[in-house]
Amino acid sequence: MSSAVDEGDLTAKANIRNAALRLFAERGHDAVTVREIAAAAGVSPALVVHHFGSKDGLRAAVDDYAGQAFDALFSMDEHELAEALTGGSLGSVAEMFARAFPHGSPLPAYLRRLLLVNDPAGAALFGRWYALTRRLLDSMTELGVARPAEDPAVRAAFLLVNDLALVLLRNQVAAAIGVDPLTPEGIARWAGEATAVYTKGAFVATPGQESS
Amino acid sequence: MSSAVDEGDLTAKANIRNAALRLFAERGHDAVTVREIAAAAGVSPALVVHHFGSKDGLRAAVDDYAGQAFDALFSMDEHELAEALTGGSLGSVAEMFARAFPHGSPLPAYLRRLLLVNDPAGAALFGRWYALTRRLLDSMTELGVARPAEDPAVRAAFLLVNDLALVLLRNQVAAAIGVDPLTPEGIARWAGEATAVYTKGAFVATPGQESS
DNA sequence: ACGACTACTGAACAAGCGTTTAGCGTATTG
DNA sequence: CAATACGCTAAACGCTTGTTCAGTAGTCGT
Repeated sequence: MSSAVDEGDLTAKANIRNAALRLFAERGHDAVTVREIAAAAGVSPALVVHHFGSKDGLRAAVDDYAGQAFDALFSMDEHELAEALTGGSLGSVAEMFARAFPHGSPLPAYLRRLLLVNDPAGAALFGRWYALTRRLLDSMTELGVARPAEDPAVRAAFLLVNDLALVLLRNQVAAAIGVDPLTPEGIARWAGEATAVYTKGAFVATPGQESS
Repeated sequence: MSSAVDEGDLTAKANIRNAALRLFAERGHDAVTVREIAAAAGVSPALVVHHFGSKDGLRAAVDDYAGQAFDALFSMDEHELAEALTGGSLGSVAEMFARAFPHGSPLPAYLRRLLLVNDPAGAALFGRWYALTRRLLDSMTELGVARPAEDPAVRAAFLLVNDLALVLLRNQVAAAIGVDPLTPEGIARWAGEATAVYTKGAFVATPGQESS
């Protein structure tokens, strides 16, 4: 009777939202049916509509919930990161991500969907993070921690995109290097190489090579 | 009657495949109906099934077609790249991509779908590219063009993933920096910063900072 | 005690889906 | 000149989808 995973003692509405979040993250919005979500939450399909108006309403609620979770992650770290970077190990979006979300959380996968389906929610999220990255990079340059960039707008995008790529291609990376890069061991190995490349470079400059 | 875009004088089968490729790339497999594909190709829905057996058969054919296009891109460049890197500007996957596919080609977007939907075709593609990247990086290290990595497996993944990220997040990057990074101007700006970071580094090493 | 309200369900609905079927016209083949 | 095969279509089939409807059980304020 109860094939559902009752997450603690949450309300049915919260259970539906959580089930939808996980299923949407795993398989995409279109591939998941209202009946599946209802079954995963242990309720009837009609209750889903009763609480959220429609499947699109549920989708919007999930987008909102996930967006809040992501923003909370970064707003709490704006000061923290500012000193983390002047101090010891330089943090990355991917590192923060892995640390903030416990293993098995559907949120990284949901972020992937948000950024890949070209919906406004994903675009807005990226825009906010890009602005944050630019601000951070400017501060770091002033502090002398970051080398000045010839094209700051592109450099900020370059660094942000590189970090997000790890989240987006997590599964493929895991298959390639044999470790899930969003687990503690994976983070350590990844951060090691990222730090090395970002401080010492990866290639040797060849003569007569300039950006054209 | 002919709302279709007859691409030259191709056969109806090829027209269907091309229409499906474009629609799949734009909106994802599940969000596109057989009727839409048929309408885009200017044929009846039944003909789609007649030629490809089923919608999944069409999807497999499109996957195959796109996979061949991607592999051709890289197999033709294995030698070419080997000398390109020892010589002048160091190429990137994204650069090759942008140069190989004319503006407006659906293939970059289709690659995005392949890599983000966790289907075997995308995983296989990534695996092949990862192997290629590792080989290339080893050669470059031997030649003294690349700095030796402490963790070569991770470094290869890091560099590959960073390149792919530009393709995956193309739209968001375009919105952020104001230029589509897969156009000639965009490539130039992006390559400039990428080269700078990869040769000179982006951050200044701080004392007592080591991986882990 | 009683109506009102909320959480919730089983059954059904119309619409859209992928697919099937029967058949059209036009070639190619013996 | 029949016969077979191919490219192609209109119409319909069965199924699944999101959603609606009518109604049940429990709770709350009066």
